[in-house]
Amino acid sequence: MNMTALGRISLLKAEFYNRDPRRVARALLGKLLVRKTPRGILAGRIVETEAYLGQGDAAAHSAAGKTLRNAVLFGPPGYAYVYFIYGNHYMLNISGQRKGVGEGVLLRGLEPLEGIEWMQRHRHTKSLTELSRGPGRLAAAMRITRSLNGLDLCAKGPLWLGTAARPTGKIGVSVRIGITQDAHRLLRFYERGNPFVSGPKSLST
DNA sequence: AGTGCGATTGACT
DNA sequence: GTCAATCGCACTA
Repeated sequence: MNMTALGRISLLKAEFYNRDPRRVARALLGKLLVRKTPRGILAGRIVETEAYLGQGDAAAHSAAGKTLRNAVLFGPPGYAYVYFIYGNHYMLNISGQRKGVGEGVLLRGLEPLEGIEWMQRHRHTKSLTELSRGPGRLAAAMRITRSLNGLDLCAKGPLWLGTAARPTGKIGVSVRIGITQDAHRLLRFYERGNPFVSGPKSLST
């Protein structure tokens, strides 16, 4: 992929994110995540997502109400909610639905397309398959930290999303990974068989 | 001011 | 397959 091709990709607008997060999570599969850094462009295809609901979902960060940390989830749709966890990892979410409702979608897997050498440096590995498989790795590869929390993703700034680079394969659905509350809900979506989908094999094929 | 724990990863058996 | 590391945040006092 080159700059010309990136230029032709159309930006996902707020309306895309302004609906049920389950629909958004599914629709995000195959979409392009683009990161503009001073060093150059990083980009990849989204292959795994999880939806977190605003009401009745105990696993969502918003479940206990609005706080300083999760405030972005309660804001308008299409904004980056980036948080730090386990003392090591950043995770990228996109705020969903209307203002006042704490919903969002977690990005868990990315198929690298552009800037792979930079991603390898960010991840301190030469491996391709481990580059952006899993939410923490995805964020590290794309150099996403808390400094991007609250960023409007519906403008072509340092981070934005674009229309599909190519059609999406078969979509799988499963329970969400790594949560204890509301663990039975089928709110994880992924492209079946894609090597950049995280989790056990039983949840990736 | 102290406590408990988490939407994970990487190293190791 | 198991398991410890690591620290910001929310909550209690």
